[in-house]
Amino acid sequence: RSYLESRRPAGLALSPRIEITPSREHYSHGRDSLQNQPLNISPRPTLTVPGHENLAYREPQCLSPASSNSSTSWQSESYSPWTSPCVSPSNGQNPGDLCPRLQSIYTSSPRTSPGTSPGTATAEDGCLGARSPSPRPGSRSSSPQGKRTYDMYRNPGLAPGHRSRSPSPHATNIRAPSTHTVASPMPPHGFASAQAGLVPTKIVKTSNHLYNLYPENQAEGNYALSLEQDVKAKPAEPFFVIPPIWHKPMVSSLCSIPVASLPPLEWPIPGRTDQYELSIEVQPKPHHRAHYETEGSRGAVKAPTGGHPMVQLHGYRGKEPLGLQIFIGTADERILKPHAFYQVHRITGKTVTTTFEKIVHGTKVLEIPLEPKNNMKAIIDCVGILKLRNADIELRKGETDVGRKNTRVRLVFRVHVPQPGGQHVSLQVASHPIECCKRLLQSFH
DNA sequence: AGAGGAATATTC
DNA sequence: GAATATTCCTCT
Repeated sequence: RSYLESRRPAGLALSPRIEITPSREHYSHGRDSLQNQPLNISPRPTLTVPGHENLAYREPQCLSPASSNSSTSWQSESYSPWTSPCVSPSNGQNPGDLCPRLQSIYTSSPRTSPGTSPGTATAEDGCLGARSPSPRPGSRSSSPQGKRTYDMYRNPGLAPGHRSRSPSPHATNIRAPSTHTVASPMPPHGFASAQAGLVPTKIVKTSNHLYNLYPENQAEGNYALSLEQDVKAKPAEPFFVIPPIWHKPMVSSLCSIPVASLPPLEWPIPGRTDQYELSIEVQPKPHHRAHYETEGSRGAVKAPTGGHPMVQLHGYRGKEPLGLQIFIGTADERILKPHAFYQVHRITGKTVTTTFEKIVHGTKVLEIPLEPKNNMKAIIDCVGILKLRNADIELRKGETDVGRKNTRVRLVFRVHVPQPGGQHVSLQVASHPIECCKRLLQSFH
């Protein structure tokens, strides 16, 4: 206080202001002079915020390994020039950096526009590895910080004892554009003609109209026919062909296809073609209690028999294992899309040890092997379900769904089967709906 | 980690 | 006040 008193005119309001605190996480890389400043002086210097409209709607917090990623990018919307110098703690150490940055540019999803902004998408769309777990909140008695209201989001000062959150490594001065424009022509087939290092400064946001452009009944046909190859896409048995465009191997993924070349997760994809069929041989139980970030895992989705769901690819004659991708989809009457309020959560220590995680346009996707030696069967024993807070998701830019009473999900499985020409056929199936609400689950018992 | 359930917070 | 959401506690 004495420090402040000595440096401001008497009577100047104290708040709101930004307090600068040292953080090993943020400054350990010695990128700038901040590290050399006497950060440990006490009391710490604070900065008064001029025109203090609170842009931040979300309390800063550390990210959990479970759901973290989507939230990482949100930070860019509430950017502050003060956070800008605090960049890139993850540079060179985030496993996501191992992955190609080719994706995410052309296929922004309707609900993840922040995540698809050029400043954030590349790191978000990557492979996940170890992340520092979020600190367990204090006990209920010690702090009312547990639940946050909208007011608290709008005014974090109302949230007592709130944790400090890592500034996004992408919180640069590049503000996430509120309206996206095209930086490069959309390829005729709708895929990225992505080249390594080609990152447009702006991106196209077409997905709000995605379903208009590709109505459910015609999507497959349009998609396939739009390819330059002579694809005879029969409406009754459409299939997807992935053009052979990639420049780097996907080292951390079973699937060697860069995400940018894969159909967006919200696109309808058939479960079978003439040649192949991806089928759910054992459906998951119709209910599963999802866990929150603040909780421990609640285990893997199980089958009614006590075992686990099982998925099999029929018709595959290749010798190479394929990657079966899994994400959490909606279960309402609308077209299937990634569920905004739930994410897959990888359960460790299960029989499926070679599981990969990556983020595709803000949706976490698990990938497990489909191996010929197992008859292309995959036991799905590593899939848990994480519940994201409604308030967090509903405040995301572009999100229109409400979380309340929106508690049914489906497991969605995808596989991309390589074709002789370097192309791929994509197949997708979704499970029966799964009720994830704890309260509703009780009626099952 | 994986459950089950109580307690507390928010929203309708 | 009821319904729903989220956090917390406890045990294995």
